Amino acid sequence: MSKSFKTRIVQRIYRTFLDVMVLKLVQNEPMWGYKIIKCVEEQREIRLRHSALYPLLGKLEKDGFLRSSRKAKNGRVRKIYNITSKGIQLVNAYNEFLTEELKSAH
Amino acid sequence: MSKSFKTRIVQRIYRTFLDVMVLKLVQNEPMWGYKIIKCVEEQREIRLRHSALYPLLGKLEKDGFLRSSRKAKNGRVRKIYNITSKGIQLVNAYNEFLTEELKSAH
DNA sequence: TGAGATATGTCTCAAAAAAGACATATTGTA
DNA sequence: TACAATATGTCTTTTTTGAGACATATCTCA
Repeated sequence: MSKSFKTRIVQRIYRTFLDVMVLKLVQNEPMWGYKIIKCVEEQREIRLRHSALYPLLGKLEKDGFLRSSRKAKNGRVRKIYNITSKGIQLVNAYNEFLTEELKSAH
Repeated sequence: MSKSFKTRIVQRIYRTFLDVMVLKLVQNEPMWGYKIIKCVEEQREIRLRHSALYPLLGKLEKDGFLRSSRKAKNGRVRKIYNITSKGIQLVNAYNEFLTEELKSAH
């Protein structure tokens, strides 16, 4: 049995809009990289490599979509990311686009 | 003034989901390649190269998402594409995903 | 104490995608 | 008659993306 159309669509969205997917996760709850990977791989049947995520997180922070702070937890250092107002704007633009796409679908 | 977030989202969707965008257009009204390019470039502020579209149309037909028939109009030969039931399934999967994405956005 | 999990980061090479050229033919119009 | 528009196709080169390795450090549990 081949993978369903929807599964493939989800995978393609995560490939192309990983930035937006990450922003949405972090918007819902501030998180560190490792947990983002676990969340994505658990919720969706998607492999998210840390070599793809960490550089992206760095870029999102550099571009002002995220803000990070190092927090130690049981001796382990975590880099917790929070969404910025610019990040929220991007997520909103994405949602607006989805809304319009669906409206024109009928 | 930099391009708005939404404009960029639309461009990214057309880059990655050009197959679905084409299927949606053809579903709405059977069309030939040249007209698809004109429609996309007119409706959205997007450059769609024929060197990207024609091979894609061939692949979509080969994979059973589209069916074509040559029609002569004023001596010019057009290859009119129609969506198949498999093509409709893919568009539906895309719309279902968008619906779910929006639901989980709140 | 050794293995697996947690945690973050870079770097290189291969694969995929995009840009742009190469190629051809007809029609309409200035 | 020459140029722009219509119409469809391929091919090569460049750019981008992705997979997987390289690198390091701590914690937990058997």
